[in-house]
Amino acid sequence: MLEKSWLVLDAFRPTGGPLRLIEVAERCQLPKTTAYRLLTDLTAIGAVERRERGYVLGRRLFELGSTVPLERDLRHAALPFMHDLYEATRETIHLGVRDGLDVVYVEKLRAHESLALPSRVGGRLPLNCTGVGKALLAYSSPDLIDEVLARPLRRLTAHSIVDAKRLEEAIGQIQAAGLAYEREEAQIGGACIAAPIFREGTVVAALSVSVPLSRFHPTRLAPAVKTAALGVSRALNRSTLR
Amino acid sequence: MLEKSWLVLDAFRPTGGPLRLIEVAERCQLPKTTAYRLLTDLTAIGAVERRERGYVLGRRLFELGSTVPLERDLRHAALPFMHDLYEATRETIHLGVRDGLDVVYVEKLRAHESLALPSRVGGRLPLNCTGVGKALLAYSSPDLIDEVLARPLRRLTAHSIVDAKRLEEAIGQIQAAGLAYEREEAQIGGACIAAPIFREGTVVAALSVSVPLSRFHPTRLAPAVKTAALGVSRALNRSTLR
DNA sequence: GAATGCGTTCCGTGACACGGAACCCGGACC
DNA sequence: GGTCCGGGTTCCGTGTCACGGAACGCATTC
Repeated sequence: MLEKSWLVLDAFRPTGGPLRLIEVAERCQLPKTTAYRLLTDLTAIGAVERRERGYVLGRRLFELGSTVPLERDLRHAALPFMHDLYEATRETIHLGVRDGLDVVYVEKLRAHESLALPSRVGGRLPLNCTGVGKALLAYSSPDLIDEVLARPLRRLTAHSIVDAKRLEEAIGQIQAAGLAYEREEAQIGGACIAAPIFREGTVVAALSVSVPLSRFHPTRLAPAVKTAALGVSRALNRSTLR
Repeated sequence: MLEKSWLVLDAFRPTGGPLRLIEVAERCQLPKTTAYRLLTDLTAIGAVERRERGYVLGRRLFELGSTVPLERDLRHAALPFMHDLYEATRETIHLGVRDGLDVVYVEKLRAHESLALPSRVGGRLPLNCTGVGKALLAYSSPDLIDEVLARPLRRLTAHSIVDAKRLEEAIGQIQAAGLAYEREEAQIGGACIAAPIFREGTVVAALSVSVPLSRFHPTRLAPAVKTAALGVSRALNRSTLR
């Protein structure tokens, strides 16, 4: 029951947006009677809402999701620095954390005329395909790095690093530079510089600047990203984040 | 079962954690065996996570919450304008919607040296106590205004408007000015200017600038807030928000 | 070593989740 | 009008699994 209800909620991903009863039923592989009851119950709870044409995820979910401590505290600490970085660069800024073998985006400041990146707040992408992901990976435990290298690597574009050997090299370079560079690995026409954020010596997040390839000037962007990440690390360690 | 599990999740508000088993049990008025099972199940799902000392809300909740369509689309439309406003003022910016008799904050850009405001993304405050809330209220249906006026008004500070008569006056002034002013009604030492955001003729949100009283210059802030809100309204009406 | 407080396991009972069947309703088609 | 069709809703008998009292484990405290 509990588990099935979350199956239903997951059926709404990634759009959150309107699904008919039937669609939910078949996405979840549930008999429509059951899907109906679950949706009705979830509606009563406020976890989903009815629209003229189907169901959408509900506000109560938004409220609860916003109070998840890790993400909330991290955002709180990072946002001012992300704004600074945005002002300095006027480009799209990302903040992400690692979850399993994915990066989950926690915050995103979108530039006015930015390209359509595959990232979304609350969305996940493979670690090896994005700047934030690679920065997180390069400073993760050797065990995790090994696990990622051992598995087949997913790709987002033709430029995504899907060769374990090349990824290992890239990780070495990131560790040496303290920054992760990414060119068209997540989105054709886009590039990115990312820097890790530490708390008590371990990576907890990473932030990045994403720019159209035509405006990609590493020497200008790199110091800004680095100081921003450093600022967040300091803010985190100062506060009593749990 | 389903309902009880959401009772448990709500027990974590407003902080999101960490709570001990016992605390959850008594907040929910559930026998501890039941609370234990629910927490265990929810942990398996990813909706809560274990920490050394108790349980916290889990990342899966954050991910799901981020995909709730209404809030996501509103944020998407509003963020660029909020950034503009932030740059122009370098003060804390809020975006909120109404839910029942509360304002729910959807986005918040925090200035570096801002005072500790009671607002949180995903948090709720009484409509009558904040700039965003008053702006939303003043442009709501007469029925809703009457309902708010009829009920006992909550307060956040000694300056909060808790007298129905005075609130009605304030609403009139807001409607006349197209802006809501707020001085120390939400937080001692803080003031705020808020403006409503419309979609197809009805208020759907409001945004505000919050400043320490010492820096409160209405004549400078008011036009900036107004243009930002107007910009968001226009962006909303242009897009096919559902 | 008794007591206390919290977390965990066990287990018998009964409520209620489950889902097949049947029904309703509006629209499309003839 | 009649018929069909696809989605949504209601009904209800069956069997399961959620429920929660009891009892135990295990620190910590006095």
